[in-house]
Amino acid sequence: MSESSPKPTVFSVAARAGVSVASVSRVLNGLPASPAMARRVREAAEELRYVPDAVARSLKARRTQQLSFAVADVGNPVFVAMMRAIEQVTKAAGYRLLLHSTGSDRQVELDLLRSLAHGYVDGMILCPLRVTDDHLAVFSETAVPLVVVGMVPEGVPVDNVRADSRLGMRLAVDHLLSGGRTRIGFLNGPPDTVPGAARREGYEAALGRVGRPVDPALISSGGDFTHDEGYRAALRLFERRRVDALVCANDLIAVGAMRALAESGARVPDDVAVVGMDDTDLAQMCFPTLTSVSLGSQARGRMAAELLLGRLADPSRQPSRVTIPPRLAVRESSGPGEAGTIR
Amino acid sequence: MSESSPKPTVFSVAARAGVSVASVSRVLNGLPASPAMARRVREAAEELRYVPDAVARSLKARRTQQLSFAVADVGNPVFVAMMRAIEQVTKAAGYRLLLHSTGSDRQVELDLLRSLAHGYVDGMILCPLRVTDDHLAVFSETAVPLVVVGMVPEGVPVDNVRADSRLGMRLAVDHLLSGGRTRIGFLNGPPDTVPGAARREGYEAALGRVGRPVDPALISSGGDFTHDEGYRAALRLFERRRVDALVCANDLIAVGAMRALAESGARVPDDVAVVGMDDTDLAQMCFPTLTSVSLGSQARGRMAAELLLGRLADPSRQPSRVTIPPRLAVRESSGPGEAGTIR
DNA sequence: TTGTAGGCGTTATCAG
DNA sequence: CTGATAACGCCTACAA
Repeated sequence: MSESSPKPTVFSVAARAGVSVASVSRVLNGLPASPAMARRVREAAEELRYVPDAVARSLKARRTQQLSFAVADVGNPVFVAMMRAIEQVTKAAGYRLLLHSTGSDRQVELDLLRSLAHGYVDGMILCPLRVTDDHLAVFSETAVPLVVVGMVPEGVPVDNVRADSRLGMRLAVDHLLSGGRTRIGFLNGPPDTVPGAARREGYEAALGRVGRPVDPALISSGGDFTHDEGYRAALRLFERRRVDALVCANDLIAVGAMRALAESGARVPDDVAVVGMDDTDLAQMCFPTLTSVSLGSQARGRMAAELLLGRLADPSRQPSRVTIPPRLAVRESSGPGEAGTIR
Repeated sequence: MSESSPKPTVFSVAARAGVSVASVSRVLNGLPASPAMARRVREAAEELRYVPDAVARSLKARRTQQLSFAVADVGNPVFVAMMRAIEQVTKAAGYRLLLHSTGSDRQVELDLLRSLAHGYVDGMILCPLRVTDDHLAVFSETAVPLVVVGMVPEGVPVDNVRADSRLGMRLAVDHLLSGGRTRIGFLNGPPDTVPGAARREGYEAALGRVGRPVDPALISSGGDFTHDEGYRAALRLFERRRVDALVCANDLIAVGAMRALAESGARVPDDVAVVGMDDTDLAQMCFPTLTSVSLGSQARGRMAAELLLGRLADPSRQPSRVTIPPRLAVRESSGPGEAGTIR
């Protein structure tokens, strides 16, 4: 390749400009200096194509200007939406963003949290699908500020952003009830996850609130929050019960369920209304378009990033907990006559 | 909070163990040492909960163990698929992954490439949607190894992974022709992008190859590779021509087109066959399921990561160029009687 | 205003 | 096998 002259440093610039390294640093960082000095330094830096080394600067400053975002599955649309928001906010604040995929593996998450002690980032946003006691223990002794997105038990001193999926389920169920639906099935993801548990509780509470009994046979849980699992969970449910509505733990499951419905000859929304959750792009792209409860993925991402930046600015601040309210987006899949319905 | 004793360093460990910092470093890095020494050091490190500092190590080693992936839009399913693969490969090799979103802005991309001189990563994978002369100039003088995913002109000395979207379009067109379709419309994204231009060429070449004339009125370009633009591009096309098939520049456009078809009363695939490109998850989730040309997003991501790691291991190696072959995934949207069609 | 010198935490070289 | 010491590239008291 080309003859590579050694990478320029403050020393080479200083030598070239005939000044001290201190002056180089000062000029380049905008500290007071005589115009003549400033000019000479700038010229020398220009000629040498000097660029300050980020690692050395980090070592000195004890800050990396890096944050990380750790998530179970990089491909999940909800996380993608959050990531976009986080990327925007952190970039605007001058931070680089690292991405970690944990596969929702408990040990991987714990190791990742502990690895923060290496100091390669200034803070982290974590989205755990399951929160064990080990997690809680580690949360309170992380080496750098941590923001947890998702449910965390009371009293755990960590910045926390959460969705209200219980209320979200209630919005969905109430919407279906007010549309005259009476046999409302529930397609869940893994019930042993934090969101899985919360959504099931929300479903049961929503029915209980209006005095309806909960029929366990109307609930079908899948092994994952995916399209295929939704499809299968729906088929299992149909073997047990006839339904006139389905609430689903997320949009992927809902779309899988709509396929199962189509194959079994049921029309959506005429025979069965369907409501998803997360309000991903998919909801607007599927057919019929999917009524879905937005849990504010973008807002949660933005808020998580802002909390993290806030704590970086003031490390002694009390941990805050923010809940993003859900919002129902009514579309074609949940029957006619509702506000916002298309055609 | 808790009284924070100063962060332990090799010095504190050395003091506690009653040995020199050199010995601490050696033991902790697995270099030869007497068993007694090793034990004392490990105990001291354990007691102090010593963890080596990644930044200091980077400064010394002149490597950050970080790579970055820069992409126009973090939300694009194709990039998400690539990212997953990249994340896997690089993590397995002991690297952390940074994520940059360029918004496909030329200046942002160029600035990002130049910022590599700060040395905050050891290498970068870039997916530019448009490649200008400025890009080419910068490509050959980046401060760290670069892998470009996408078309790059001949002779540019940079590691390069590309899809063959020309051949991909041919697979799509041939498939439709062999299904007896004769009026094949083409819904493109922005024609001034690298993939946009390549797909248009591929469409025209595929028709030309079998002696069919290209009717410009059968081509409709959108302002973006999105669902909404696909929908609109389809409506514009329908105003001009009747078609019995549509090839689309990606899956999002294809799904948008299917909506337009549904609204205009056309049945898929009976009246109009539809083929998408990229073979994203969406293709299996939409209704009817979408025949799509896989451009090997995952494979491209994996290959890009491997090329980068390879160059990191041997910086003097000749730049390689790898083309990932396309593959047609036949599903419901492209008509009956084809291999792989469901039901 | 400018220069000298020390240190951020680590690894590696060189004697002992 | 082990210990003292010099970098890595930068910033910043402190001194001049």
